[in-house]
Amino acid sequence: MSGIRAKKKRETRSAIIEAAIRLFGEKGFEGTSVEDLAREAGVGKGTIYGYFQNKNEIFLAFCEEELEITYGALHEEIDPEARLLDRLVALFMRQFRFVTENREFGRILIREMAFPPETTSGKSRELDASFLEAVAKILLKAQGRGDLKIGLDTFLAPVHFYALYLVALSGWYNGYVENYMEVEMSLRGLFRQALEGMMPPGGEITVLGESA
Amino acid sequence: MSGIRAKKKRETRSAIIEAAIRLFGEKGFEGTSVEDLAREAGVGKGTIYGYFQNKNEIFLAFCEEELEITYGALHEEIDPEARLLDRLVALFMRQFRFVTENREFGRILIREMAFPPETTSGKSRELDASFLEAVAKILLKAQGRGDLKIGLDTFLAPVHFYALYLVALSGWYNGYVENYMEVEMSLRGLFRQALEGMMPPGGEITVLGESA
DNA sequence: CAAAAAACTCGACCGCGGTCGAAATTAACT
DNA sequence: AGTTAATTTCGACCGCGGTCGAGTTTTTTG
Repeated sequence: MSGIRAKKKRETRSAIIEAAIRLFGEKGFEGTSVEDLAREAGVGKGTIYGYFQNKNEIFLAFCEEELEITYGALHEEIDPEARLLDRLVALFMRQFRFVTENREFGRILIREMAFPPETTSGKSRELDASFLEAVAKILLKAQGRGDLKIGLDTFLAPVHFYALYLVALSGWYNGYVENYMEVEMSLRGLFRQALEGMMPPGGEITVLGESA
Repeated sequence: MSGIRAKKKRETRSAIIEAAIRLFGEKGFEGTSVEDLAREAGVGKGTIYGYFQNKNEIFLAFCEEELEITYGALHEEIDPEARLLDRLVALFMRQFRFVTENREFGRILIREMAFPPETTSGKSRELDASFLEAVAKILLKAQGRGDLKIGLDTFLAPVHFYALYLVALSGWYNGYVENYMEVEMSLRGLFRQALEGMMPPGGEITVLGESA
């Protein structure tokens, strides 16, 4: 019955995460060995694997600790009077800055979140779900205002912007864009394209291409 | 002067790639150790690192071998009479199928290409550049036909579709979509959204949102 | 051709992430 | 209490990716 066990487990778990916050912050993810973490947390190396499946999961837990604070109130801090495009750019740039604050950190995070291996638990999914919600809120508000079309798919639309954000990140890690100003410009360009569409004025998507 | 050296280098290099094709195909990327590769290629382990910076680069070389054949003629094989949307979907689904044919293969490839570590050479960039070109060709043709607006940014537009493809892949690896039919549906939905835009009929993007 | 310089090869070696079973701790039962 | 069962801890151990420098082979030089 006694909760001694459960309590200790909780304590150990957070001790590991505390250690991760300290050491990842100091020496980075790859610069910190699991043994380092174990020593810092005051447990044996093997013990860590009773709490996390692998090193990446510790990293995700570490991220959660930092991210979930941010996510909830995220969309509220974006000036609600601004134009939709600006709000979206602001939201995503904020996220972008946070994620790339530490280059290595961001790369690992996005890799794990976007293309997780089978072994990773659903943690990553929860993370971007909550972010997508923030986007959805902005879009819904804009829709209420008449700034977005009515039939808009409420699931696909946030995903759409998320996709553009992803590709901007990819550009960052591929060296195509090198500073936040450039990132913001391409993000804005892409978002604008998404909002405006690519069809010619009066064009109809169901029209068959003919002229060969 | 004598090309003995250069020749041998070329031979060794391709011996390694041959070994990679054989072993990665048999036992997968993670199931194949660098020592395995070395043995199969008939060289010492250290030698491999004279030809590739790390194991992932061998993988990229392996991919190139398989991909570049595909890329060049890729867009030509897509029915040029089909509607733009269908052509794009066909092109990207083809790529999608190829990449995810082996799940692990695809994950590593896309991780390395989209979010490469600093140590990776520019190989990954060349790969998606050639793919983006294939997309651009399709778009240009459509533009010539009047199916796309004139002012379309010729760089951003292909990137836009690539982004949607990326997010579809991400959905695949996160388990949101589980078979090719679902992938194709979401891809089509996203592409359609990109083409049509999200604005209400007659809406103007420069309009300020007001109504608070 | 000889000898020095440069380029290349190799496997012992290192540190890491992750495993495993013996030891220790806690819970349950009489 | 004592005894047994269940859980948890731990570090020696394994295989891996990657490094290093001694040794080999090719190229350049005089």
